[in-house]
Amino acid sequence: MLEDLKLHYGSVFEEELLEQINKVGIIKEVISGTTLMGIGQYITSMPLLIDGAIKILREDEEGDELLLYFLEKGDTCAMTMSCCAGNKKSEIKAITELDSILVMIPIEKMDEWIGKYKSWRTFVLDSYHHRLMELLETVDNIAFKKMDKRLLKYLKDKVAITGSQKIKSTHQEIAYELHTSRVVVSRLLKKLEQQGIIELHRNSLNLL
DNA sequence: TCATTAACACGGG
DNA sequence: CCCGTGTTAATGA
Repeated sequence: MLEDLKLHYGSVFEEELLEQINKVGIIKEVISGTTLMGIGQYITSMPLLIDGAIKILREDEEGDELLLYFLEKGDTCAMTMSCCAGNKKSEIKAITELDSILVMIPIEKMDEWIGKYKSWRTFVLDSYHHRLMELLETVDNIAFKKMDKRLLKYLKDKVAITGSQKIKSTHQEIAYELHTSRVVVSRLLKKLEQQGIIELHRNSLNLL
């Protein structure tokens, strides 16, 4: 476990902090599609993502979803950090996109380490900034860009996250995450296929 | 003009 | 057959 930590966080944290994480952190392995956090839940510990990917979604009262951004290895959930600070409920939903490995850090350590380790403080602030920037990008996409651009960005993100050209989703699932209807997704995907950007198959598609 | 909803036909597993 | 997919018609923002 210490080796895994060093592999992904060795360049970020000092030796002493890595050992601390190794001591108090709890390794958690989750398969893809697991809901790690729902809206309204209280946060009990802070996750560091060692391997895999997590998607962060916003959800309305009717259960409609909207994809906010993906977390990759080396990332952490900014929402968790702000919630920890004020012991507030979660405002977002987190679902594993791939099989993932997490290290759960008890929230008491958050504060303690911020005072104790410079690298931790930098990491927390950087993560916060990074997530905020991604959120702004998503807002820009929703507010200023057309659905076809959003769809293409979604496909590219997915390919980048999974490391595979093949995307195993139905049109309905994509429509749900982008918060639109399947008709639109089908039509736009068809257009992308005609432009030679993607290949369509049943239950999957390839980005070229 | 473009998204959404409903409805329907096609076809592959 | 069931379900994902492609298309169309009607309606509304």
